[in-house]
Amino acid sequence: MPFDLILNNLEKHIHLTREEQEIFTAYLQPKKIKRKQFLLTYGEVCKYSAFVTAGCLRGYTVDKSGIEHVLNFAPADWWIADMYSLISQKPGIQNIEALEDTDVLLLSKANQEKLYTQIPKFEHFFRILTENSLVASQQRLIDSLSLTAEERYNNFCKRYPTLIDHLPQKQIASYIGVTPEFFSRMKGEMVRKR
Amino acid sequence: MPFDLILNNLEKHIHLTREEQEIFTAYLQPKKIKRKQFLLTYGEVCKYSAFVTAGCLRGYTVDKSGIEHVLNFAPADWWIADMYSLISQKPGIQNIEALEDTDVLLLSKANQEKLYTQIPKFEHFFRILTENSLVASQQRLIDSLSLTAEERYNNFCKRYPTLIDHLPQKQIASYIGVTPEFFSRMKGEMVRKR
DNA sequence: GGCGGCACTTGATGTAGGTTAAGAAATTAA
DNA sequence: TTAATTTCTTAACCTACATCAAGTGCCGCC
Repeated sequence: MPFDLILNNLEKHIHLTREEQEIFTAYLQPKKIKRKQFLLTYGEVCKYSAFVTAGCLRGYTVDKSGIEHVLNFAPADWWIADMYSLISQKPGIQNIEALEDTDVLLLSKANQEKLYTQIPKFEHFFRILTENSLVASQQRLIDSLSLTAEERYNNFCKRYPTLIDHLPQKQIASYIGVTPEFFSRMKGEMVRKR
Repeated sequence: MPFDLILNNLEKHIHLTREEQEIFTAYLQPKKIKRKQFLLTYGEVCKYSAFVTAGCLRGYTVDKSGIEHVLNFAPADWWIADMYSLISQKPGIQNIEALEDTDVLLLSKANQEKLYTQIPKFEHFFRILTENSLVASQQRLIDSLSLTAEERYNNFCKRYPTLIDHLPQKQIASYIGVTPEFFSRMKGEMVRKR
């Protein structure tokens, strides 16, 4: 069943009847994104929340000197969107790109809002999802203010153990907020230490 | 009316009937916090969302070398809590302190959850509130990754014009993520430039 | 099967911001 | 009002990380 993963994901916080499941899945729009293709690019208005069923996406911004900053990775079973743009419906600041061939289910903003009124449980679900994102985002801010690059890397390894091996290490460098060169050196030093 | 401010705050996103307003305000617990007193301290479980009606609070963490990092300021008309602890009901990581004599209205987690089921509009309200916090938090992360201290200071001035004058500048330094010494030097250089 | 490009490494040098310290100015307390 | 604290400034020196540059390994592609 193509919807098993997403229905299970919902089930973590809310319980749906058969009927509600059908209403929900009817709103979803499957889409395939090839490696290096984009789900969303800078300046576009974000019209969908995306749920990854296979593969992996990355959301990132590009600063004015051209450096990319990875905001989040979204492997299977994760939601992703440019929240700023999705909420405000203004041109967004994120690029969302596939790191490998990826399958997503799209839920349009309009459909998402229909769900809120039709099935209030969805408002509950997305409130909790957003709360968890907020806590993660705050924690990452705290980490970036108070930890060294090496400590941030160790945290990353703990939090995303599955991602580490099959992610080019310049992506990890970008996520923890250092250059690929420094990251490479740092890894070397970490090995030498133990 | 002591509840005018908070009812107006709600009105930005949801409309309540007289009756609903009364149910809501009955759940609130007014509290006064003297300057330098704490609403919450590190290691405590956060049991309330707080709405500031007068004065100003700051939420901050202390890292392992004893440096304070301001996560947010909450002047009048703002909500504040240690979201990590409030959600998980585990010991928190934030201190929330009054920068001046401050009045808050406390909404306990239990009452907040009662509101969600009694008056679903509250789930809507807090979802939106949380979404906005998430966007702000993400933007701050992006800023801390891609802007210089000077640019972050300029952003701060734009976003919190009212706070600047009546906030000790070491608090601003902590918020933008530099030492008070560097902040002082930077300000000097900024004046010299123009 | 060779080659064009990308990911990674390594080295030399540069810089934003930190640390330490000590004095001046401003607030608070009494 | 004065004493006590806290905040702010200035200066010399330090460090984590960036930048630039050159070289190596590797994988996909005509």
